[in-house]
Amino acid sequence: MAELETDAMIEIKAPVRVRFAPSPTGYLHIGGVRTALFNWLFARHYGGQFILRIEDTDEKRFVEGAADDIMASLRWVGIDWDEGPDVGGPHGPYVQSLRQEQGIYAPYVEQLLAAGHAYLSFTTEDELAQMRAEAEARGVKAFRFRGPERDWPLERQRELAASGRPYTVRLKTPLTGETSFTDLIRGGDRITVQHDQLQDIVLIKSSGMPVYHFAHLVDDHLMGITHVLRSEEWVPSAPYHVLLYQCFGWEAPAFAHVPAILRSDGRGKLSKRKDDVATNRFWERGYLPEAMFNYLALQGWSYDDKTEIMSRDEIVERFTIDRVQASPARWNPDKLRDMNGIYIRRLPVAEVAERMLPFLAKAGLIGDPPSDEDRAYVLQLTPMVHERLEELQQAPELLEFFFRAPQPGAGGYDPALLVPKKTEPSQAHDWLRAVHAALNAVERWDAATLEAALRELGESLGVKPGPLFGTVRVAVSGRTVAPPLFDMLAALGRDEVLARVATAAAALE
RNA sequence: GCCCCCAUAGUCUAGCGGCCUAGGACGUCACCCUUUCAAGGUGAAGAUCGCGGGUUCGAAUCCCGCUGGGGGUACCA
Repeated sequence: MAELETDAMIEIKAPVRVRFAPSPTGYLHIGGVRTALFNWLFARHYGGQFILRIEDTDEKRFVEGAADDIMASLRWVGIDWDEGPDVGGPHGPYVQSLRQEQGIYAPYVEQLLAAGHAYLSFTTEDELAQMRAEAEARGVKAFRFRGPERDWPLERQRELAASGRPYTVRLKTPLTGETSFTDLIRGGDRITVQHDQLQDIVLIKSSGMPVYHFAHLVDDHLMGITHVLRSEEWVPSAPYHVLLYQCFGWEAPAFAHVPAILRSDGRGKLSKRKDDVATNRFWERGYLPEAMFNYLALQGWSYDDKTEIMSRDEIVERFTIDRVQASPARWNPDKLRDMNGIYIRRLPVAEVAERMLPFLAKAGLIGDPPSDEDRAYVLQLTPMVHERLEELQQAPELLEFFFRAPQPGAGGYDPALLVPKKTEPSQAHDWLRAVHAALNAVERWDAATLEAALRELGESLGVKPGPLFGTVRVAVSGRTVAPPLFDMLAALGRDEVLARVATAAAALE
């Protein structure tokens, strides 16, 4: 099934294996989900595998429970993985700290050391910081650290290490020449970096823990990763990775640096300070995972000049790397909202009702868990708010008055709202009395009958439907903006409606 | 500072040398529908395709420079 697909100079060799490798330092922000999604789409489109790997080599920033939270976020939008920490796989474990414990990285460090591609560096963090500060004070344009030990014989490095001096392992980067690589998204042009711009990066910290640059690369190789799709912030460090592959004598995977997502307001990358981007916040607010999936797919990728609403399957079928663009996307909450509304409207009524339940329960409008009567009532109300919903969290606000009678006056609605323009309060009062009588006399309590009755009443009173219905709307809902009046009356029931109309009339006396 | 990447309306994006008097969407505004609000429909405003040079019969599309934006510059990922 693995076909060779050729799109605009881009050849994808199957079978592909890609991965998403988050570090558990907190919740997964929505940009991370987008990067994971692109990897997932790429794998699914080409019939390959998608692997999840937890990169927890930063002991300082590790957050307990973050990995579970990240996995929950991914699952929420519908991203699953073929191999990963929880599901296992032939290349496990899929957590780097565990891999470190098993000694997986050690031989590769030795390999580099033995080949003279890396060395033990005894310069401490503090010393380095001081050197940087001094260099800056002297006006050095760019401080590129290369440890003096890079030229020592390995035995001398090892002797010093054996004496108990703490050390890191650094990559011995070439001093001259250049390294270049191609990026699938940046149109085949090679990205080139001069070696004098590099420095001897740390591969293994003094704690013995590997650093990202080293661990991810060894793991990618061991796990057979064929394509690395990652955020564009990694472009500058890609030369180090290319160099490392060369040092190991391994074939490097193809790189595709996906565009960053920029903040909706102002400048810069998406950040939790300026944007509400914690993934779990979106389900709290009532975003549908299918809408999020669709929106996120469009952050940096497009299908054509007009198609935006696409199903999961359609996106998988259409997703190709040549249609991922190089320029950054910008987070657009309005667009997401709009799209969520579209997805909500496409849902069957019963489904919307079901999805609103938790929000109504949380607001205390129905039981938690909801009773059968609660469910039935919500189902009855749903058509009235269905197309008015852009976020499920709006449901309680929109439906509140169905569960709690609005009260005129302090703490409730302003009785003045009952009085249309160019109308005296006494007139509105009389209308309400007449409405009360008319509704009381209605034989069948359904929307059509109620509408006929009130239209007739309006004619006999010589009042236009607009003002009359407006007054009734406020009396019944406590607000000027509400779902269609007669559906509301029908759902509320005769007793409740009569009571509210009477209360409103009394408020105008 | 240095290095790298990017550049079509307020925003997202189509466009890969002639089909572009630049298409679609969000947002904005108007009208229609209408008991309010939505939804839906119709339409409008909004881009000298960042600027300046080239290449070409012809450039939003290719090249160079500039400017602007973003990213990187950690014993973080």
